Amino acid sequence: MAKARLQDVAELAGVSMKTVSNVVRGYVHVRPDTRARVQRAIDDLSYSPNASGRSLATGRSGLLALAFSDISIPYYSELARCVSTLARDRGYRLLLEQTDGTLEAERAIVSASEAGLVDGVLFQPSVLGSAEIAQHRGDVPVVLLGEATAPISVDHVMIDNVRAASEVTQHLASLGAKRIAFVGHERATLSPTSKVRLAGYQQGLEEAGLSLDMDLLLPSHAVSSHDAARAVSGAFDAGVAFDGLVCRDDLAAIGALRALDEAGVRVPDDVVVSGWDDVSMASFTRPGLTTVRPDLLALATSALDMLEQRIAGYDEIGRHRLVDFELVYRGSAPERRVAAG
Amino acid sequence: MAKARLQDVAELAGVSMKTVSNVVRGYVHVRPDTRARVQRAIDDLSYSPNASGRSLATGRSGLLALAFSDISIPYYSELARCVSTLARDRGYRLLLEQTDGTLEAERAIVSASEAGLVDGVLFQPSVLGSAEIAQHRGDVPVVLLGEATAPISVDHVMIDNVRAASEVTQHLASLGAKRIAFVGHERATLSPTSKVRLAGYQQGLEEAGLSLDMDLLLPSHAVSSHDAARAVSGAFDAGVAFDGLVCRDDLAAIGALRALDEAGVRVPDDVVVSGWDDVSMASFTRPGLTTVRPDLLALATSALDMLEQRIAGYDEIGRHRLVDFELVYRGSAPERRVAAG
DNA sequence: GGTTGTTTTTACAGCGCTGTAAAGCGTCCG
DNA sequence: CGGACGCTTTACAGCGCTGTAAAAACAACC
Repeated sequence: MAKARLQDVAELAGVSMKTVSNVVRGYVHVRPDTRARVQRAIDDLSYSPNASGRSLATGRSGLLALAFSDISIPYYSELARCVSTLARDRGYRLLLEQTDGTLEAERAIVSASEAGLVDGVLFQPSVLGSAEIAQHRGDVPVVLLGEATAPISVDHVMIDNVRAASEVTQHLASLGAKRIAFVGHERATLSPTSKVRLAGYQQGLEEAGLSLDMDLLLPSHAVSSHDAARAVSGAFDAGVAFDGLVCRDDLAAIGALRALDEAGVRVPDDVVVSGWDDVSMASFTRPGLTTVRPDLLALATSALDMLEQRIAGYDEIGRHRLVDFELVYRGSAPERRVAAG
Repeated sequence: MAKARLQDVAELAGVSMKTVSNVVRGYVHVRPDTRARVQRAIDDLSYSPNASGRSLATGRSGLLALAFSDISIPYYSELARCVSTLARDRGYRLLLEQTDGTLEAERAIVSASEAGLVDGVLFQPSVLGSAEIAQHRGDVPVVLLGEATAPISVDHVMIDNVRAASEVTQHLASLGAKRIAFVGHERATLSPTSKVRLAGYQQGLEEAGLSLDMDLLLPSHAVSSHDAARAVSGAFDAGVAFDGLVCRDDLAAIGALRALDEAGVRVPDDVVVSGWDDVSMASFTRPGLTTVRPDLLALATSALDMLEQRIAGYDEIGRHRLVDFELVYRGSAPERRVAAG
């Protein structure tokens, strides 16, 4: 009984298929009595429209892909929540694509091996270079999220990472930190994210009148608290002295806090620490985490706006937008230096 | 140039559409030279198959829906990662459906307002009762995840929550806790999750020879660290004495740890604490969180197995499977009581 | 009553693909 | 050399829906 088709409804109601279609889709010019009759037939047959048929006929699926490396990373899951909610308001559902940060999977995202599935793609690349992104098949609209260097041809939204990193670095310096380390970038090839944040870190050091010390770059194996903790305790064991930590992301910062705690270092008294993303956990570390909070809502809104325009046919050069961020001050690097306890 | 169809490829290669289709899908019985010719045509036109057309013709979309309340809750995002990875190995992609724990959205999940979009649904209900789930339209196979009381007609996987809660409660008791509170269930109507865990908590108390004290039930407004922290500090302020906390989930436990820390209570010396889920953050709290770790891989595998069988036509009564869990011991309630510091 | 204009309904093609059934073709064997 | 068999390929219908264009029904007006 599950298989009622438009045709079946039409026959039962004694109208044409198209009229049923019109009723289903809420078309205005249907006489009330016709509409009622059709509706009854729909209910009787418990008809539900077939998405494949519809999308084949219309060329639209109502699906957007959301692609990034790993949904279990809190920043991405919070981003996904935000995008998913906003997308639903606009009548779209989300297809989740995890790339695990592999080149292969990221290539697959932009090469659109399958047409007609999604109407558009929101993509935060981790490793794919702008050159490869640029030659993506124009079949399906793409908007890029995040720090990757985007080709001019493609829409792109991010926050001003360099400025944010510079500001947060200067903030740590303003609290008296002289030897500020950077934690959590990749050991070998830098991700675009690490690259821009490191650039801002360096700029912030300069503005604060501090010099860059390569010993204070503490790379981590992966984006995880675990590896960041190892990096920090490793530096500690190696006798590297520091009194400030700019962490690549909150996950790294959480690992760093843990490592510092185990080493008996007090935060913020001995070392001040900052994170990045303001994931929900950042307010539950002890002390709370001072962090860069991107305006996620603006990011997602802007991205969806541009994507919808592309879907609607907009076909100009790529737009590159910056959205706001703010520094959130918590105990790990308070707004004003508290008297040391 | 984006719009090559099967027909176009067929013409260019001088074969029938069906042969092109066979090549695309890797059908075995195609002569090598034919295959090569077709492949060249595919490349020349940079043809990519249209998913809507295919799924209309085959009745399969290769999509599964994964539905739960909120992807930004770490347990769900870790579950999503796991399911997504396993699903991809089986040739499926994931559609993300957030219900926000609303009745309306959960109804929409099981009522299948749209047919043909997904081949199956994995659904962890938060509020929908088994009665309503039972009368779901049989159009699309559903497998239930988690603690909700599932109708016998529908497949279901979970861990033995009652036993797990009982064990963890007994563990806290074995560490000497006499007044063990439960933190993080809903204030008004209990979610199925809270219900079974509370039941296990009560059972665990009994087995440990402790009695249930209603004052030691500390409900929280929402599933969040924030509200759990408020519940705990509220109890504290109200003069409720406790020396153990069984938390409904890790998020609650993280909030509880924070509240205890602010109140100057030492963990595990003064109060022992347990969480639930073993989210990745659970090993980065200080102290680390003793918690119930469900075998996520087994859960997801089992769920996908059953779903695939349903998709393949299996049509018997619902299967109800339990997967393993284990207690992970960390500092918040160590395996053996350490000498008080 | 005829004319014009508007609203409502319809027939039909076709979106892009695959399943079916059957035809074509080459090979092997008696 | 004919027939049987297995491998390849094809024609065609149809999956369920919507856009188009045009017909039908109705309303308004002279």
